[in-house]
Amino acid sequence: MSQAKRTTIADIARLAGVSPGAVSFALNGRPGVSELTRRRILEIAEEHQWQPSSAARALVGSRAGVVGFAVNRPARTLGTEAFFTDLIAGVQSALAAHGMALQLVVVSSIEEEMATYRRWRSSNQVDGVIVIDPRDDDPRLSLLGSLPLPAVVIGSRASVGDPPSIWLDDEAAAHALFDYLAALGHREIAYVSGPAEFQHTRIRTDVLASLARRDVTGETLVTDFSPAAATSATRTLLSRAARPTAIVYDNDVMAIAGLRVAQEMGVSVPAALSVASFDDSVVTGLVHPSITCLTRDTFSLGEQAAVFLLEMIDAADPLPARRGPAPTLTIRESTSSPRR
Amino acid sequence: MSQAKRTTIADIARLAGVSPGAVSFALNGRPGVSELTRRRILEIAEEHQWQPSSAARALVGSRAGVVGFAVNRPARTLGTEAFFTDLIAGVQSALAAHGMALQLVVVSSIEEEMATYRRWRSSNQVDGVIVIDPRDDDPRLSLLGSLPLPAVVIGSRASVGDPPSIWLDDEAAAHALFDYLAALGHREIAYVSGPAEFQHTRIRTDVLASLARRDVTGETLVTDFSPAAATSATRTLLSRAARPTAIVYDNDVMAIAGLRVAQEMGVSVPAALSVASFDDSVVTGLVHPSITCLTRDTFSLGEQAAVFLLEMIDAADPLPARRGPAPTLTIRESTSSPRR
DNA sequence: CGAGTCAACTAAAACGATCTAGTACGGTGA
DNA sequence: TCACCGTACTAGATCGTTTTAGTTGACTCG
Repeated sequence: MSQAKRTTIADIARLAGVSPGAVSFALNGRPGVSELTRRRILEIAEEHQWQPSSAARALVGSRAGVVGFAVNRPARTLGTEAFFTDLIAGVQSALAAHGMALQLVVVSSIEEEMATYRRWRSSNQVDGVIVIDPRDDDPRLSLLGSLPLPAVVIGSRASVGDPPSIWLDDEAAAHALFDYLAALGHREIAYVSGPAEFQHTRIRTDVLASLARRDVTGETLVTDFSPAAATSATRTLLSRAARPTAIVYDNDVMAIAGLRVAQEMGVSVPAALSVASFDDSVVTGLVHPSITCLTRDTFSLGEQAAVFLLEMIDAADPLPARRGPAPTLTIRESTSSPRR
Repeated sequence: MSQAKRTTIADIARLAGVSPGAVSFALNGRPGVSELTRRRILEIAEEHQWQPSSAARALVGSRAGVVGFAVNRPARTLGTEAFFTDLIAGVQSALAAHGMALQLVVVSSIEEEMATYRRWRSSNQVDGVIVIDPRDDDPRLSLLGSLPLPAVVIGSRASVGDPPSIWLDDEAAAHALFDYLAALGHREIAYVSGPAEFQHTRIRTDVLASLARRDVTGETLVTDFSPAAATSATRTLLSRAARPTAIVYDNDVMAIAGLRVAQEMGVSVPAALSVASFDDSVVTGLVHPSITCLTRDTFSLGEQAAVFLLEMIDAADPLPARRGPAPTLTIRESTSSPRR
């Protein structure tokens, strides 16, 4: 019925007629055994389906085989953020290819997040961590900079003293979208953003403001990312005498909510109003009209972050920041020149 | 700079003037120490912020503090399934409340999934697992039945010999939706389903077929859950001379894709066609027209599954199957009586 | 008063790997 | 022949916890 006892290094040592230490050397490709014995040991290990015990490894302070991801977002919203879920999927995919696992924990404050990192570090539970949503003067980053725990930050710009980052050029991306709308002839553009403490929100706001020199009036409405907030922001905008001719939303769900408001109020999209989103997802291409989006390959961003982290774990020295996949503009039905 | 050495049970034992064993007893609420010493030990542990080393615990064969979740779905689609992501969020939320972590791994076959369970079991990496998508004669379930590894199955019906399940009454749910459409007057209903090997797909197909006695003609079109497949299935259905007056989709994304096809083909929803989905998500309420859905509180399903699993881990004996949150029918704009 | 019981502890093994210090042995050069 | 070196190993400590088998000492009971 029950499984036989697990095969340990000691078993293999006995079978091969060597000491456990020698087996460990052989299995880890370390010098200290002859090529001949190494092969013999490897063969026996293979034959008896030896699997390393990650608990034992973690205990003695070497690899845990796990990458940690502490997410500081309300658990309820985790599922609705396309960015987040795609990211996890991508991370997973790269980790799985290297036989590593992902430890996911939801925390509810920055303090808790930092406590998690400390705990992980001190008990050797994870080999490295992935950090998202960097802020200005982020205490998490200083902590991770001092803790000997490999970390990759997924952010908006190359970091300097902090742990290395995979960064998306949010400024270029914001320009791609806003410049396109300006080129179409829009002169009044509204931006329905997320909370202001996120770097990417600030960058986008700044880029929009900078369009003033092209005679574009930009306005930012801050929300909490929720569809309800997007709905009410859109109602406000469309109720004005002087409506904007284009509204850009921070994510796909808000854009869809905004689109609905326009339809309810009889504002035809794209004839009377162009709509666009900074986040793509399956549904943006399926709604009617489909929504112009900045398409970021979040899945491969996750993959790249994971690969980067694995390299850092191996390297031990800090590696230089790396640029993530470039976002591209996906033009769909929801944008056009404003009617005169 | 770097953190001091971690506080171990031995440190506390020294400070309290007792042996490490006694500290272990005290910390785990086991008999063997007086109430007085227990309190003293607890106090010292608290003061020095002792944290158990999960590696050491896992090594000696007790709790790992981790719950495993092996997902056998293509990583790319993970992020797009609202069901899946909501479920994870719910599981996470309940686990976090108990200080447990979630280990998530993506596998690509049933064999790999089973190998993962064996590995987890033999190296004590997880304390229990959550299993989704049960099939008929599922080898995973027999494996988990024989492996001493607590498991909770999230499925369509109460299981018998297999590991206990949290089950959703899919039959009642399917009736709720199909009966409602029949009551509205629909006599030709199409069901765009997922792959036939899933239990819930089978159950829904059967329920629809059973409506024949109410003069309802039901037809099932099998897809792979992808929006593209839903698009083409819908085109086929709407191109017929005798169209169905209602189409029900297995999930939210497919329903949105179907809705778009109807709009493209000039079939007005709900006047000429009613549309409904077996899966709800944020967007179904935001698109125009909003889509009638069977709303299942997937988040709390995840929570309940996690709580159930934690109880099983504590109990060690198998517990009876448990009924999950009841799905409710959310009527929105996309359904109405068929026009004559 | 002695045997027996019980509570409250201790000592030490166990888990499975890694890693350091040491040893045996063959070969080399003087 | 001896000192010396490098290679290929071994022995044993180590990580932090749990757990089993004792060992005390106080108390009870006949």
